[in-house]
Amino acid sequence: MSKAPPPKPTDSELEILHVLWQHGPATVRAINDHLSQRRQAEVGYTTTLKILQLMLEKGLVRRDDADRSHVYRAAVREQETQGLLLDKFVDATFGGSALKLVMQALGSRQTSADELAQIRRLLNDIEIQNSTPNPNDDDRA
Amino acid sequence: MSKAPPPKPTDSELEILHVLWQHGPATVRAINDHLSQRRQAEVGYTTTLKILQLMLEKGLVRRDDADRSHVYRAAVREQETQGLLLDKFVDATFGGSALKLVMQALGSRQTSADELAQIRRLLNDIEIQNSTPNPNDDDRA
DNA sequence: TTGCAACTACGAAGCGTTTCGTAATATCTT
DNA sequence: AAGATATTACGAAACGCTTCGTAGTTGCAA
Repeated sequence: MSKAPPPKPTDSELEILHVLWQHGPATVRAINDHLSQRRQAEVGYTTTLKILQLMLEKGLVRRDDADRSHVYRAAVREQETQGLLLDKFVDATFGGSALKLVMQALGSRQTSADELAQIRRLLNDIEIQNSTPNPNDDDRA
Repeated sequence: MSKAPPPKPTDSELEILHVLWQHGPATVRAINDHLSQRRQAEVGYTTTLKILQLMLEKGLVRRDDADRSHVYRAAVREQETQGLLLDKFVDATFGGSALKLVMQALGSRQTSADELAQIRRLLNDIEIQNSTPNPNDDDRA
């Protein structure tokens, strides 16, 4: 039995996670300042506080309440969270086909030569990995 | 002044759009049957009806109410809708970087050799297009 | 023609998310 | 010490989405 994994963050929660991923642990005040800057309008302080409290219950963040101003930090990793959200999105929007998603992302969009080169490099890596399987794969958990 | 474009469909609405895109115009009964088959549980008939009525108001579908059983059809194109949703998703989850999205989609996922080849072909097309711009681009709508 | 079955329209409840007001508490300043 | 300021906790309102019950209507069959 393992503990329930953190649920999919909502849009607001994701926005806060971005701040925490980018700037590291922060107080409600600091997070709220970042959010207000990102958006058009000012964000209510207690709104940010409330969301953080809910995120704490959900296990999306942890907090250090040693000081009066509690310090929050992300409890989920950026890549894992993005991967989770991506899975749901691919299922809902592209019927589970990651290929369609990639085609759409690259096709109907301005992509720089540099970015294309990066993708090519990634494709090469993947194909090498596929054609020369690691004989020690059995050891992996 | 142009009419307001159809808004971003919700999850349920998107599910219905998938049915319409795949099978063409259909009655509420037919759509509801498809949905019930897709999901675990049975979907209430009036639930599907209600969502379709809301979609009609939003301009996501049109309907032919000549017969007693109204026939609904998609009023938005699949690619455009997916593109719209993709844009929002990239902004919210990957900070607007389509590259990060593609890397994540290809990186942490099992992708077949055939799919990789298709992506390579697409990359080639894009690069050709970038290096030899069509002088008649102005003619395009 | 009468009654049953299917369909549409509509209202409302339930739920999660977001937002904010208010009260209680702690810290700082003078 | 007293008052001002910042912070936390909590409740609730507002909103959108989803679901369903019910009423009214239409068509079909016996």
